[in-house]
Amino acid sequence: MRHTNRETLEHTGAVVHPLNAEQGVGMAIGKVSTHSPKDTLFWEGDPADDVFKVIRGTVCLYQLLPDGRRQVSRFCHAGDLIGLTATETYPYTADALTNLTTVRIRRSQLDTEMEGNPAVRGDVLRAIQDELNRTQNQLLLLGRKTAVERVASFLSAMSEQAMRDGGDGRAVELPMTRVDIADYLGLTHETVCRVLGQLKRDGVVGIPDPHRIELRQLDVLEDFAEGECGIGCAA
Amino acid sequence: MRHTNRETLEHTGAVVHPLNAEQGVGMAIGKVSTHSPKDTLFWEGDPADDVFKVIRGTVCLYQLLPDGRRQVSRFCHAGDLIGLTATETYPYTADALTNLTTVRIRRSQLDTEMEGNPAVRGDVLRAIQDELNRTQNQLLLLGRKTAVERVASFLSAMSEQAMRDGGDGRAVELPMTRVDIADYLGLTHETVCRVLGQLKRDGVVGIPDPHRIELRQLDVLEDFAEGECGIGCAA
DNA sequence: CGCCTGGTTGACCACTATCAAGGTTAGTGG
DNA sequence: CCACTAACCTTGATAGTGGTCAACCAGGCG
Repeated sequence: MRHTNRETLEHTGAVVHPLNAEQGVGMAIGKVSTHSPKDTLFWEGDPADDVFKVIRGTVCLYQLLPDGRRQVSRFCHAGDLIGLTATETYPYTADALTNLTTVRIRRSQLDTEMEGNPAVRGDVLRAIQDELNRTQNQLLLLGRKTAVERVASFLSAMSEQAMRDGGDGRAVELPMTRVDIADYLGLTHETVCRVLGQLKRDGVVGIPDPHRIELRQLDVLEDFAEGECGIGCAA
Repeated sequence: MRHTNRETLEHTGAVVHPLNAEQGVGMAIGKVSTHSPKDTLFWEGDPADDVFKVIRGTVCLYQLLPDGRRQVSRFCHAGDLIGLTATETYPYTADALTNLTTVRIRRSQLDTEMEGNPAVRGDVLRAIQDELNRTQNQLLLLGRKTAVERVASFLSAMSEQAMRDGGDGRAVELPMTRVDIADYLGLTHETVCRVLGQLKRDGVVGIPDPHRIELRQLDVLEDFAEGECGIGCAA
């Protein structure tokens, strides 16, 4: 078990009152579990018997190619549901990035609950539709955006997440490594570093330490993110 | 209205008995609509008041960036549901690629139907989960696969589609243009052409005409698709 | 105190995009 | 019937974005 700066981040950022995250799906039928950084909740290919609801901390979902190339499909934060799939087995691996609290819900029990409880049905349906929407936006990012646009999109999204967690959206804490970010954005960690360095030099962001980014010009980042400034726009 | 080879393709390929495609969602509550190639079913940003079920033909879903860069998120075939979203407006545009028959279902009516009919609920949930799964695989493709791997993945998927439609999976018909394919795979149409040309020269595929591909070595394509042969593997 | 993980930066290069030209086919109008 | 046009497709030459390889730094932990 590691107690590094990730531990700190987890406490200073993303404060979620347990009652909020525990409302809705899994409130009464799940079992609380905790995990340490780098723990794997489940592997791609494991029988998909459980659904997890994140209470506190961050989870990283990813797929691998045989030669080790990795694509992170999502970072999950408090309130997110993990493992909702129609397949027999999980289609991705789920790793804890921080100390993590989840509610683990038996798949079979969730199905029963959904059958009888329209509110749970609605929650689950909305969660999946929301995930699908975000994933489609990620397709646009991976298929058509430049490196700067990808990083700007990521920072904008993290800013929104920070606001949802009660922050002002100007200070963002990154529980994940540069490699995690790169594997999420379809880049290499070197490119992520270079783009962050460029944004810092341009005064768009401040980087007091590698896991803490100040968004000095959020409007500029959002323009970059939407491709508003032309391809390869450097300033 | 155009009557080009697309028209032909639509009749020779993907033969679906109407009763099959009309089973399940929308069977009783929808209204049959027809569209011609290049018709737009709806634009990104339109109020998401209808869900469409494809009965016959192919639909192309895509998002655009302000400068015109396009990402195709999905090609829809007989049986697919289009427009299931939790958002107020459609998050993508839907264009007909061929002559098209759909069942149009009022969103409000589908919601009512789902409330009272567990079978419809199950169909819709499974449809969305299936779409999410495919989309996540597409993330891996766009984020981490090479041009050859992308094209091979696409051809493999089209082969599976052809088998679902009753073919042997060795002959694939492509109702979409090279630009559509490129915008789906995150490439340019020139790169798609070059990769297809290379596969043809290597004897992996035959291309009797631009919209008809013979998959001569499906096993090789599938190995390429999964990245089994190393990056940049040319033979 | 030294190792190991993660981060940063530089030099170089390759994959794929861009730019350009020419070919093919279907539909159109003389 | 046959040029003419407009998409669409294909291939070549060149260039650029981001990848690869490498070196070095910083911090945490054994």
